[in-house]
Amino acid sequence: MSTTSARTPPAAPRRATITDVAREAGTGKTSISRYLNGEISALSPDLRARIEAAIARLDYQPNQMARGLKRGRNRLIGMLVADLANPYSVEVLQGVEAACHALGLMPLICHAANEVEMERRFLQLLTTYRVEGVIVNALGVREETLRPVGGGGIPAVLVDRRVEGLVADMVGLDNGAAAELGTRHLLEQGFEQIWFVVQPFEQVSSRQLRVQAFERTMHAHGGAAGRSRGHTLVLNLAEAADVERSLAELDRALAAVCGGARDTLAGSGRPGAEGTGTGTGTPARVALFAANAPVALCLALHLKARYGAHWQTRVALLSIDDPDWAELAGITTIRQPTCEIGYRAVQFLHERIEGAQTGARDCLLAGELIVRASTSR
Amino acid sequence: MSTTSARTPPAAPRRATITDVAREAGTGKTSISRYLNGEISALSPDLRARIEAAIARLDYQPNQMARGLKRGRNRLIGMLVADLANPYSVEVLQGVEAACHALGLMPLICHAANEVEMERRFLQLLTTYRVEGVIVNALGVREETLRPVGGGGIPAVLVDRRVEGLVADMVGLDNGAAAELGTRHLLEQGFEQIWFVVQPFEQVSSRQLRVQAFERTMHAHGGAAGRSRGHTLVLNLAEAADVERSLAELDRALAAVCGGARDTLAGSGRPGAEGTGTGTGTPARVALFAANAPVALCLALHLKARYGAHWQTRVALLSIDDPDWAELAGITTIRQPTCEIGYRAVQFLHERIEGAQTGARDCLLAGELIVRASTSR
DNA sequence: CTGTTAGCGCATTCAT
DNA sequence: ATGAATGCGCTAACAG
Repeated sequence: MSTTSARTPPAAPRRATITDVAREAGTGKTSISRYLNGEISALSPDLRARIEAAIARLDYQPNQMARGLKRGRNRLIGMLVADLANPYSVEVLQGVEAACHALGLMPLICHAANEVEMERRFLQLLTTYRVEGVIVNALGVREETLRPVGGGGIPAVLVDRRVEGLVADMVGLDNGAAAELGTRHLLEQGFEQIWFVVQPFEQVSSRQLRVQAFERTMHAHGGAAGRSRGHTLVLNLAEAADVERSLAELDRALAAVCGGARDTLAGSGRPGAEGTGTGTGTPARVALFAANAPVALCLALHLKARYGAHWQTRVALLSIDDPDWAELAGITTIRQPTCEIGYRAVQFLHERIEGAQTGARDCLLAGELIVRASTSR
Repeated sequence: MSTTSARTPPAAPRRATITDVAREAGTGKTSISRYLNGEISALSPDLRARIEAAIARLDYQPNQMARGLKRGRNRLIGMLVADLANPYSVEVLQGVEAACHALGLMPLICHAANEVEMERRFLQLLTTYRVEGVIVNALGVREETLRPVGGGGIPAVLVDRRVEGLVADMVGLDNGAAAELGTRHLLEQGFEQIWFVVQPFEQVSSRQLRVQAFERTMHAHGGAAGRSRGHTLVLNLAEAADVERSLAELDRALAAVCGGARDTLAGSGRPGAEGTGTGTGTPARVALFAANAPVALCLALHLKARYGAHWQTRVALLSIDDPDWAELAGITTIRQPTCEIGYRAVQFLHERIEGAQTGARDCLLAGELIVRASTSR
């Protein structure tokens, strides 16, 4: 009823502004501004001292929003992540953060959680906050929001995936080389059948490239026989029903090669002994090549449920991506240089922001094969 | 040399402003502003139509920075995450995002990557961007930046951990109940020895609470014998040397109970068969209780390296947190209601931002025991 | 119903 | 070396 207005944030002790500091230091705002922007050489030692004192006394912190509004740039960049639950993304993020730190940028991290709609909303939101650029791990941005190298919109660099119709910088794994690397490893290990398992391609270019490289390599090295040794399976992780269907198909194929399951499918009373790996028995003759970690996990879980703890004696597993549980499960992986991917992406973006006019650049980084028990004899 | 200035972002096609729209629509800025803020009822249908047209034609998007500057609130909240590599954090994030979406807030996600220095920097940065509140998964914030319920600083709510000397809302797992739940489970399963393994407590209150509850429960249920059955091991994941020392201690204790390692410690030629689980042999007699997922992973990796693939026949593992590989490894876990934690945190914060003046509130959520092969007979 | 005016906090001419 | 004035894009009183 008395002093403060109705629903207003109450004890919100308004922060000191540049004007407050100026008054406190007995000078004009200009000098404060100069001080803040490092033009200290143009200030008398005395004034400078008073300013510092005033700032300390008032615990003054310049308002970035206002600065941004004035200068026209706010040092904000957007980082649009398709799926933070994928360890890959988190690692890339590390790189992004490191680079931002080094360049004085502040990344706004947006998590689309695999929802195209979210992605759209965030992109719009970022625009609204006037970020100076975006680094995008896209889901299905067919947007005009992004800048096609030199065009309108806001500067963008792509990570891992290309987006159709958008000519922009992109940095990611050398998918072709990586998939070939994995395939050759499997071939050399003498597996009779190799299944490449991948999520639906949709807009995700990297998935397509991986499949293509797999098939190309199988063909080249397997000769005509390559056809029968190599198979591709699409696993739509977003749809439980689809997953079930696809896995059933896989099971049938495995049964044909390895014989039936040891544990019954449903409930084998007590789950029985855990186990992962080759080792005692005869080595597995069929290998699964997962296009990324989520797929690998899905496969591993299924195989364990289906064949019991010792599923790895039935089938080998290789995955692109090297999640922390890979070592534990003993599966072979192809590790991406995730941190560097993030770092380079920010570098590219920064150059664009500073006005670089080069054509679209690509930065394809090599993956590293990490052989574990699953695929070695 | 010619038209545009030197290093300025070149083809940066300045975005339309509210003034542009006003001119385009042949009206004043006020009407545009009204339209933007939903005061459409106060606009003639004609004007309204012209405005809509103008906005569409210019692809106008209001500048949030400017709005924020004017109104004094920018709908930004900070989300300070200690460690994104911990799946727990990512899940909490989901909840935070959902809540923010529902409340029209935009979370600035900051990742401290377990570095106290980073945390400090981010907190300062958030302040600088004038976020309306912060939700903090703290490392070591002994800061005055945060608002001690009703005090100065910026409204904050804590997640998972309390910070010393700061009276603020907090939401997280009911650590006492969870640790007791796990301990009792282990006790009921008849393990002869139970080791609670936890990272150094330092500022992290939740770790302390978990240890305390473990010890309390052991004492209460084991009677005098509880002393010899329960042990606590501190594992400093940040220091490789420390980790090694602690694990060695654990190994000695295990050897005393279970006999020596099957595989030699160093390199057992080929890693040998993979395997996780109880099952065939006699059930394990000692159980490890990991205070969180990172610890659990470290333990599992070590045990596998030390005892070979069948390490789970030697020792059982139970962990607070339920990372996605838990099912694969077959370890028992206590799953936290992560999403809800995030959601509630934002709700609390929102209430504070709107001026709620209640004393510090706690929201302790229950964990769910998920029994897997590792600890069941 | 609609337009005018005055700042939000700051960086920048431009004088002094 | 320093300060006064102007305006970034927008909202919120005030008039009409």
